[in-house]
Amino acid sequence: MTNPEQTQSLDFIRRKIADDLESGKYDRVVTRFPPEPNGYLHIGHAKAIRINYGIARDFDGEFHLRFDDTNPVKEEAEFVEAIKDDVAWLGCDWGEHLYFASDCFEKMYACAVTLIKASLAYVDDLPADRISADRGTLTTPGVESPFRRRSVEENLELFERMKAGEFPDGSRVLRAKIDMSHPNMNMRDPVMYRILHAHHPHRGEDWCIYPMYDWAHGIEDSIEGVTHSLCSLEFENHRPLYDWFLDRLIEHHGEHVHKPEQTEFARFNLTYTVMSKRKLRELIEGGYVNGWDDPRMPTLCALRRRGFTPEAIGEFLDRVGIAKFTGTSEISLLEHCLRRDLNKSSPRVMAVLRPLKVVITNYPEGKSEELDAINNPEDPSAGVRKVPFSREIYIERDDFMEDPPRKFFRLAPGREVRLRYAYFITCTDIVKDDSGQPVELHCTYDPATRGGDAPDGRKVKGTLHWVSAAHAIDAEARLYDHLFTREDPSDVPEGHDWKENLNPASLEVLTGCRLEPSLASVEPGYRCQFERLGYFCADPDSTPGAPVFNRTVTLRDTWKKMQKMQKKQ
RNA sequence: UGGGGAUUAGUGUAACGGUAGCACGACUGACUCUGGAUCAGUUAGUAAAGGUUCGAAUCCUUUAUCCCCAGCCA
Repeated sequence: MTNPEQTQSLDFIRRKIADDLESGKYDRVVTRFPPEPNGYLHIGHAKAIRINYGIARDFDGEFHLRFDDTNPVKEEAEFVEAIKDDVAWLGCDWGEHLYFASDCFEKMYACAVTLIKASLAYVDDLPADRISADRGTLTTPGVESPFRRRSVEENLELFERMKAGEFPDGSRVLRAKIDMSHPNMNMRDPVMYRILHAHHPHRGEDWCIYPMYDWAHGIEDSIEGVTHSLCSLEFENHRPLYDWFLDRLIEHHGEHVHKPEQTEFARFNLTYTVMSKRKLRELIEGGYVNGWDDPRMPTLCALRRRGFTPEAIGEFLDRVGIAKFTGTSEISLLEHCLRRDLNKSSPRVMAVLRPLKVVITNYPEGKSEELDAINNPEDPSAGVRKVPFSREIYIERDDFMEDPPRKFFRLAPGREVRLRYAYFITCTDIVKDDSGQPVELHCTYDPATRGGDAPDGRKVKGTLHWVSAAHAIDAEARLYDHLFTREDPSDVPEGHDWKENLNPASLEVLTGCRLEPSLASVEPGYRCQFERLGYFCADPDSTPGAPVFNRTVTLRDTWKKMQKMQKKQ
């Protein structure tokens, strides 16, 4: 943050941090991303990661990755590794700062004892439903528990026995003693500890009482030296409690207690998808998608598999910005960032998804030659490669029309087009099947146009990609489209289900695709552009000799857009 | 009839009492051996009503709409 011009348009959090630094409130910046290891991360989480990591980076601070593992019944060790993979993939480096909330359990316990001794916490024997009922409602105050006035000694002893495992699950809790008629429900004697005789993925059987989020989170932040505890808007109501716990500890806990500060920002929604864990799970369990890494999902593992780059996601998130309004970002912005990144980095290659055979009747039988193709017009250093050409080739079925409409610049009877990097060809004959569908075209070529330029200066309107039939590799392509047909999938009439908005064409699997031979042995994760079609990425389902490509995103396609417009009219 | 937040072009986000700007989208056009990319241009906004002020998106009042909160989840 040394560039003064940037201070003109800092987001509200960075501005506040800059102020805190200037006023001396804090002398450094420490942020953290605190996921609960109970599921896979999606692009919404990526925003929180990006904000926390980006701010630490911009202010030369520290970024911590901390697993908020305070609920053993919901958490699994498997998710810890998956989350680490995703955060690292995004390029957010936590360095040495990998933490587990559960490593603080001893200190949290000691802090709880402090509050009990200060008569600010008590053991409550009421059952859960009674505690819930006694909490009151949004508009009516709660009533105090009969156990609220227990002596410090009794509370100390009971809490000790809770920890020792003497009581069954649910039989008692430790609650903070605040105010049962507080207008903020979170302040009505919130539960600090519950009894859970469960195996903890990180702590094993060490504990049978587990801290609640509100109690644990501030202590974790404090212990790690977090300065700015950034979280999403729904925790705004929890901030008074966050502060209350920390302030009471500062008063009563003896040793110095560091006080971080919580600031909330808005999550975001993305058009044409859903982000809630519940809905994502429903899609999987209902078989609408094939798991958490199905490339149609908004999860990070899915986006990775589909071919998204962390750079594109990062740029998207930066452009979405930070504010306190929960809006809906357009997926077209994400796609824009993706194409921008992929355009400059992806090698170009020719692939025919829906092949139509073309026989070049005046090209010598048995002959083949190698033509020069540019690997990436956006990056001269990517060099050139050789592409084989022969008498029989495949072109895209969509690139031929027997009876073309106006503005169709591709191949048609009697029309001349360019084969990219090869020759001009002219269509002379159509071979059709019984139903009248073209199954093969006969064309002639002009040997003088080798390489794609006509020495006489004549122009063609269209350039087609192609693959030599004899040299082609067979492949599968998976074409993805938006998961839902509506911008807001939850926008359904009364009595209808949001899943009715699922896009039936969100996945189209194409087999028998023909690729140029340079793609013979690519590793899963390999990204390239199929010229004129889109960006593709080799899927882990690929096997030697049988590659599978995911379409990451199409190229912008003005011809398809024109067709759509015409259909509408 | 409780408390806490929010509201600027279609979307997201700036402007912090002094010219309402940027990006994406959409639409035109130019160029092109990818109907890609690139380039040029057009489009469109301060939720409403009052008030303070020389001057208001910004400060005040009222209204409207939306989001969050009654887990021993996070």
